Formats: sequence, structure tokens, C-alpha cells
Amino acid sequence: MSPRNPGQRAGLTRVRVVGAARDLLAESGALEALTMRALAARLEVSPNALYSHVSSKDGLVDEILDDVLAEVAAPADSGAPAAGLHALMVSTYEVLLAHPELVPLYLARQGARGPNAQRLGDVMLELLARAGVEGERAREALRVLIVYTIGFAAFATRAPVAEPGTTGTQLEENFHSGLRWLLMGIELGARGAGAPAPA
Amino acid sequence: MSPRNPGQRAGLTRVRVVGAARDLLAESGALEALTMRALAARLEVSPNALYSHVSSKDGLVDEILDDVLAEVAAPADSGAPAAGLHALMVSTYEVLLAHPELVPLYLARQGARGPNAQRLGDVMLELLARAGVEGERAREALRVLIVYTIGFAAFATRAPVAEPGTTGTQLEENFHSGLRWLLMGIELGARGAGAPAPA
DNA sequence: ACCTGAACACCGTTCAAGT
DNA sequence: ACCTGAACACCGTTCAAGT
Repeated sequence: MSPRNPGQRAGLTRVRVVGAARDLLAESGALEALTMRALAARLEVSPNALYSHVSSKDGLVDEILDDVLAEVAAPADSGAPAAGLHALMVSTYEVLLAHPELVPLYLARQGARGPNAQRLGDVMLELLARAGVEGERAREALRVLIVYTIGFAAFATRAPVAEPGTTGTQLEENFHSGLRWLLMGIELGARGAGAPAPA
Repeated sequence: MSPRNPGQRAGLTRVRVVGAARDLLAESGALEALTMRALAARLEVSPNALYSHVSSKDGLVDEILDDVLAEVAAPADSGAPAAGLHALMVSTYEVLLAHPELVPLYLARQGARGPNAQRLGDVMLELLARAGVEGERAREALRVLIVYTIGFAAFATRAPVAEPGTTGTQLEENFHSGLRWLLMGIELGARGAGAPAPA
């Protein structure tokens, strides 16, 4: 029945397990498809063998989510900070769109919290500081930009049948203009006295 | 063992089932707590009895999510449209915060799609039209505002231990200022020539 | 029409045992 | 240390049967 007897090894490693999990998600496109048992079947091991390399399913998913953020391109240090922030969020948005099957997981976990997520946050804070936004207002702007980007990626990766008139490029224009609106407001807030007046 | 024999009725109705499901979510605060079997136990029926009143678990959740949106207060027709939009999004935000256990479900399903959600969308489009934003740009603004509001509610309802320095009122200020930034950009875009220039 | 009993086809995870 | 076999404690849902 089984290709191995108890005691024989299957050559599993942590990276092989995580990689197979990513493949499983990418091929099926549905997060329900990522089950420990399906992952074990793909690797031709018994389900409990995975727990020798991964602490739990949640730990596995956390690692996948943070890994993907390594693909986000940090902007050059030279340009204008607002342009850098715009480029950074666009790159994040594009990375999320390139992994549409992961977006619901980012939503459910509300972002990643690993080393790559930390690094991106630091870059954003540097850019904000150069734009004159620091302290509490910088942390505000950081959250607003992250929430906006993940939220928009969620909309963009939703089954397009929901709103038939909306194409992908329209949504991308949409993302850009909303982002410009936000950055304009953030910069105006930095130049003026605190936040803009209520409407 | 069971309080009833086959053929005896338990007095279940659709509204009783949906109400018990909402209670279960509100009391536990965790979406994993909403299982058909736990719901059946709370109602003192066998799990499959629920399927006489509800098509599936997904259908049940959809109904809960749209029901909650009935609590959102539509602004008075008299005031300025930007103020009306601001008030409408704040009311939505507050309703979401009042039901923190539902926010992950709105995220997972990316909003509701029932009659109440439809009604709110129509109100927003009317306000945008009065602000001079129509057609494709109005649909853009609608999506941006919805995404921003649900996304922010997700951040606000996250376990506060994640960022220890952030209090609830700080986050609310945060939501307001980001919303002002957005509305300012939307209005400027309506007055000027299309979207603001890229950063 | 509304409910129960029993079952089907799944989950994540743990425990003991083998090398 | 790494794997299997077996099991535990769950899921959502369906099917047949009872009144």
C-alpha cells in the first residue's frame, strides 16, 4: 500500500513542504484546497509526516505569506518620497495580484507579520520621514496605505463575474487614482497644520 | 436521549436559526465557533434539522452579513454631499466595529451582496452625483470608499495586542483623517480635469 | 413540512511504534 | 530525527424514515 515502511525516510525538508504548499495553492487557486492531507498526498507521505517539518497549518501559512513579500521591489533611494511610496505600494499591489490565491489569506490574517513585512514597513517609514511625516502621523499614514493596498487587491482578485463591466485595467487605474488621492492628502497634511479639516 | 422522536417538531423558523447564529458569533467572538453542529446544539435540534430552514452554511452567513447593514444610518438629503459621504462611511465603520466578530467574514466574502448592501451603494452613488462625480469615476470612488472602510475596520478590530501603542480612539482618528484625505482627492478630481496627476 | 438516526466524505492533530 | 498506522475529536451535508 504505502511506498515506505515505518522508519524509512521520504527526503522531506521544510522548504520542500512550504514549496509544495505554495504550488498547491497556485494550481488550485482556492484556499480550501490547502489541507494538510492534500499536501501530504502531493508529497506522497502520510499526513502526520508534515508535523516533523512544520509546527502547524497556521505556521505553514504564515511562512508562505511572508515569503511572497520578498518579491516586492523597494524603490531607489534617490527620487521624491511620494513617488517612492507610490512605487512601493504599486509593487506590493502587483505582487498581491500575481498571487491572487493568497490575497484572501492576507485578508484573513490581516497582513503578514514576518521579517519581510517588517522590512517593508521600515522602508515606508523612511520615505514618510523624508516627506515630512513622522511620529504618530507616520504610523497613521502607514496603516492607511497598507489597508488601502490589501483591500484593493482583494477587490481586484475577486471573481470578475461579480461586476461584469469592470476590467482588470480599469481596476488598476482605479487603484492608482485612489492611491494618488491618499498620497496627496498625506502630503497636504504634512505641509499644513495636521490633518485636513473635516468635510 | 433526544428530547424528540422523529416526526415531532422543534418550533424552528428561519429567523430563529439566523438569530441563534448571530448570538453564537457575538458570544464567542470567533468565526470558527459558528458551526452547523454547534448551532444545532444551541437550538437543541440535530444538525441536519437546520437544512429545513437554511440552504447551506454559506447562505446562512450571507444573510447575517446583509442583515447587519440595515443598521447603517443613511445621512439626511439636505447637507453637502461630501459631508453625507463622510457620515455614511463613518456610520458603516461604526456598525462594523459594533460587530467585530463579523468583520473577518466581510473580508472573506469581500462585502455583502444582499438588498441592504445594494441600497447603501445606491445612496452613495446619489451623493457622488451631487458632488459632481458620475459614471466611471463614481464607480471608482464607490469602490475606493468601500474598500477603505472595510479594510480599516479589519485593522481596528484586530487583536489590540498586535500593536500595543495603538488605542481605539487613535485608530478612529486615523480612520477619519484617511477618509478626509480620500474625499478631498475625490472632490479635487471632480473639480479639476479627471484624476490628480501622478506623484 | 419538519424533524431524527445514521452515515458519508472529509478536516487538523496526537500518540505510539518502527528504524 | 523522520516516518507510518491508528486513532481522536471534530466538520458540512445527504439520505431514508417517521409523523
